[in-house]
Amino acid sequence: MGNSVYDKIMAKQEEMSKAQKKIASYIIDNPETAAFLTASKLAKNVGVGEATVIRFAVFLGYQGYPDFQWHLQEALKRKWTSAERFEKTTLSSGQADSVWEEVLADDIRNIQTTLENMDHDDFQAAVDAIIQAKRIYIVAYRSAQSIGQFLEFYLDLVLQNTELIRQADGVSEHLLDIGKDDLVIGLGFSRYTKRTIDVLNYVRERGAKTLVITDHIMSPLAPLGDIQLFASVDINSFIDSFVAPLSIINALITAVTRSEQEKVKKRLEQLEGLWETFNVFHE
Amino acid sequence: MGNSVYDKIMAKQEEMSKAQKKIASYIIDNPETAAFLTASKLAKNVGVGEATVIRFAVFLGYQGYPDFQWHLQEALKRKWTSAERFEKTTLSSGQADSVWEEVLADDIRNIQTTLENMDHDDFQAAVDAIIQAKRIYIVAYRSAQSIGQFLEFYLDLVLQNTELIRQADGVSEHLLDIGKDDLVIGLGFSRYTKRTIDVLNYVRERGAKTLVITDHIMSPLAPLGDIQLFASVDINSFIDSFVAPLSIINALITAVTRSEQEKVKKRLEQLEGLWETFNVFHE
DNA sequence: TGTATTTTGAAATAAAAATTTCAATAAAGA
DNA sequence: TCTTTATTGAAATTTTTATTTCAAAATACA
Repeated sequence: MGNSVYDKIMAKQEEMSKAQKKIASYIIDNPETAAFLTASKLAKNVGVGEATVIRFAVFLGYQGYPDFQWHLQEALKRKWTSAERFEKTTLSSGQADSVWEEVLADDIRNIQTTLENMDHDDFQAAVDAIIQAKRIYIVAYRSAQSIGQFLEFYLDLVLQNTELIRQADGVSEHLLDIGKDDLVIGLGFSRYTKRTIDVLNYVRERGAKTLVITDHIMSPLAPLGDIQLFASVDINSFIDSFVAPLSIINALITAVTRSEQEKVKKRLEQLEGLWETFNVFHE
Repeated sequence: MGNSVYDKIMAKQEEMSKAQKKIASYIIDNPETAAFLTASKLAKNVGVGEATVIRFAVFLGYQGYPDFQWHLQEALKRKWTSAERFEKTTLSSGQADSVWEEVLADDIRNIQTTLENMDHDDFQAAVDAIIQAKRIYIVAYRSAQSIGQFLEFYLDLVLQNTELIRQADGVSEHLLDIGKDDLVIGLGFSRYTKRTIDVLNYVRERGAKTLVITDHIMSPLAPLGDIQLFASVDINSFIDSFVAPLSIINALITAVTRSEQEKVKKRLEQLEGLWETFNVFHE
């Protein structure tokens, strides 16, 4: 929409040469530095010739390097004023003047609250339980299924023993032979789906270990977890925000893979070959 | 006590001549402009001679005008990073001493960065496109499918015209009769799945409108979107964090439902009856 | 594989910015 | 008021920065 330097870079990225892409990346990664640099310093930082930098400015449609630099500086000024506005919205609870400012600011607060209430030992216990589990089942229905699927995707990628229970009607056949070496991770928030509670009760009877990620200590899921992790989900909307639970899931996956570095590394190398063969990723 | 340009100006204001006081005032009133000006332009803006500006820089104790200007720029950058990082100071020690502190703090920064870079018009255009679309298709494969599913869940709940393309092999049969009144929302990050790009190219050929949510303006998805929304996904992990994209999705769903209040309210009342009948929720 | 085309950066040149000079002006002190 | 001293800005000079040139290197193409 706009006509900022970044829009121009976006529009022309296809036509860029190798060196030009390097320049573009540097500018995007270091906008607040790049705006102050002379052409020769920018060239030096990026690792290309000075002439290439000037050609890049002209290539994007500017009169020359000074013109290009002026536009970079304008973009930076705009960013600064929006940063100040943001500081106001989050700090002084002032009224946000758009839905997205309001929601994203709420989500920052959700993660902050989650951070403040997180128990160090509980988190470590959760990581240990995941690593030690023979098999892992994830229970998450309705909207929570989305983040359950994310957890399944990566845990199964690195551990190859994880499965999301997808059937909402009747207990999955895979849960029939669940045992005490297995871990069930339950995800449920606010309008707690009845089936999640039923499944957790069932697997506890069978002796499985349970980890629940929920929104409140008064949640009906809380007493069903051997380990509990709590995440805030409040936003000014008719939906709950799963941003904080997802951030906890990021942390769990990261902690697990850091503990199991050797195994994970080997596994990822194998997958890399597979992905290449089947041409899964772009470039 | 800092030793910024402003401290020096403050300390020396007694000794300043008339013209020097004018320069000082201008710099204090327009810090983000002054940092970018050449000596002659600053002189012109203030209404004094060029030489006076250079003498002012030396008077404050700098080597010359470029040195003075560099310090002005540094002060701006510091101001910027402090605005950017103010959340971190709320953390007890500053440096994270556990994985979860590190990841959740990273995710706060991801949302902040996303907030700072969000374009007001682009967001509104996205909301309008969703409301006006006849049918909505969501394209998201591999790990991104999780947040695609979340978007599908709520958009379909309130609009009843949304579908997530699940088949990863071959273009879904539902896309065959896609037309120019339809909207395709593409989600793709970092290791961009080839199929996402293929599908977006296909639907653009068929004349459908496209909205992409991706991580970077250099993303191969960016040029494929009529509207683009960008979300930061950087965390210190082998995975990308979908926290910021999910927060954007929260904002989109919230904005759409606020615009369509009447319809949504009616729809939710109907659903409430349905949920009660089938005893979906606990309590 | 060899040839045409494009891209690149070091060096030369042009342009712009910073600094110094110096005469004019303003302020301070008698 | 007049003299002395400090401050100022236009112009000259110096320094830095941007641009152009051109041969070498990389890439695309046949």
